[in-house]
Amino acid sequence: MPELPEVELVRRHIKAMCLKRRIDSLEVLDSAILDGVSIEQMHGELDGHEFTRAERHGKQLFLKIGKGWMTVHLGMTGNLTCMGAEHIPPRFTRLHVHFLDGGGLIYEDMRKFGSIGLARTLSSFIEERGLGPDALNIDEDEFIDRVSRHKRNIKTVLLDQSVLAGVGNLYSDEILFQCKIHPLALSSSLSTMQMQCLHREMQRILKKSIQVMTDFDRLPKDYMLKNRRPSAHCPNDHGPWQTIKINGRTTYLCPRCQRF
DNA sequence: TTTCATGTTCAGCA
DNA sequence: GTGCTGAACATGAA
Repeated sequence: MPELPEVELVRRHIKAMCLKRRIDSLEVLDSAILDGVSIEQMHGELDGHEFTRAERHGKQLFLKIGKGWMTVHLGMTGNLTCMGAEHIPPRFTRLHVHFLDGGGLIYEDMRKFGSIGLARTLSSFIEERGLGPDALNIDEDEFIDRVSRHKRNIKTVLLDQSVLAGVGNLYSDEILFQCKIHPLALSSSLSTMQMQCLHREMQRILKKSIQVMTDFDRLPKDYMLKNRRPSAHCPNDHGPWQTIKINGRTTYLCPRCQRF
């Protein structure tokens, strides 16, 4: 489910379907997904209230409830869905917010790497977690400043949520592919033009993915994400992909387009 | 049966 | 302090 574009679509879905609906009750089916809060605290903040705003920072979601916020991170397999009264909660539902109108907000998460909690303000939460600027908001100067500060391979830096928030394993591969930069290149050694490319392509790719509703089949034909499979080929030179492990994460690249 | 998975965090080591 | 590697978390799918 979750990198910035996927989370943004969830935010829009919640905003369109879930705001201004009075909450009747809350059902926590697996308290393991609660992060730093008790079931009682969740009841105290949610019961009888309504969500009034849906915001996002990187991969993190925030639903305004009363004077505070419910925080949601989708982890690896999490999803939030608004449902009508007639719908049956899916198999891996971990939390179910029941609205007075009969419908509900469902958090499902097979692997339970996601989490739900409470926060007073967005800025306090972002600071506590050490999250960098949102990948779609960060401007070129700050991007270059923060990325070039590190002496690590560029893929690791793009994935570091404290440098900037929102880019995950799949999109980092796409960004580097579009800029023809090898994922193991040292971040501090990149030229200004390469840094500008990374910033520009990052925002272009994330926006494009949101635009096609993260349906990779609808992405332009020169995108890696359309063809990110062992059996597929680089759309530029039609040669095979190379896969390597960086920080334990599978990394796709074209060794001919992305020279080390 | 084994391997892998769009994320985050932590221990251990150089 | 900086950076890297591997493991852990929980569970289904190929």
